Amino acid sequence: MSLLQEERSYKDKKVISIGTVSELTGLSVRQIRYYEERQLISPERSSKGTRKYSFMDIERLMNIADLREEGVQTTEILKDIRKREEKLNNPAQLRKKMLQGQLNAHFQYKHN
Amino acid sequence: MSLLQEERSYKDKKVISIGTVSELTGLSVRQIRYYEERQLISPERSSKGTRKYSFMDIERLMNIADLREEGVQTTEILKDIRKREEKLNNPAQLRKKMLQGQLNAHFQYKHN
DNA sequence: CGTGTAAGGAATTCTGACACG
DNA sequence: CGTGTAAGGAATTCTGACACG
Repeated sequence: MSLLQEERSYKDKKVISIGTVSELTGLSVRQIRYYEERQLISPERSSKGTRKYSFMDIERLMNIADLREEGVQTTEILKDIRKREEKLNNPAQLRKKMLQGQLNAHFQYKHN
Repeated sequence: MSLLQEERSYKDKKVISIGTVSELTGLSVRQIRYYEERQLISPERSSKGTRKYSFMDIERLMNIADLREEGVQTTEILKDIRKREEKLNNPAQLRKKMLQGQLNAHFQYKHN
């Protein structure tokens, strides 16, 4: 596994509990749960039912917080998110991602 | 900030609570606290005093678990860790790290 | 619509200590 | 030495609901 792939898994791994997310984002626990209800984020659940978030979720929440401050409603934010994810999976973007992966593999091999 | 540096911050950021670390490593909470007492790991404390670990800590704990299974004592493991960290900070390694950083910055700029 | 709060219960975490070996 | 456990207390998290607006 290349270094970059390994690092990416850190970003996506859901291991952070809601209190820590609250500290990191400045959002209240209530707000974080509400944004989940509106499907703006989807934490996992631990074996005992507590919510677990990733760094990716935290970034998304900070983005959400900014938009909310501008007065954007959660419904609109949801649309924005869907749009961005669509864009991220179009063919041109996928080609860029593959190229980046190859470059990284190459240079990790040569210099690490 | 380059992608690689950003990812690294995920690996080092102390945000995971001890119960999650226990699940992820298979070690008991008691064991994890004991390894801290022996200075094999150094979690941070949240505002309310709970321990917070990074992905880096988790990797180290898995390494520790392997060595303990082989019967290696914590004192020996501590020496191993000190040795490895020394090696990681010698001049040759630092040069490699800087080169890798430059390569990443270059290719992130060109292709992302 | 978005967020605060009180309610009741369950699970977590902390420390210092005793046990075993 | 390394780890389990019971003890007591403090803080966390969960859900469903009422409040305000």
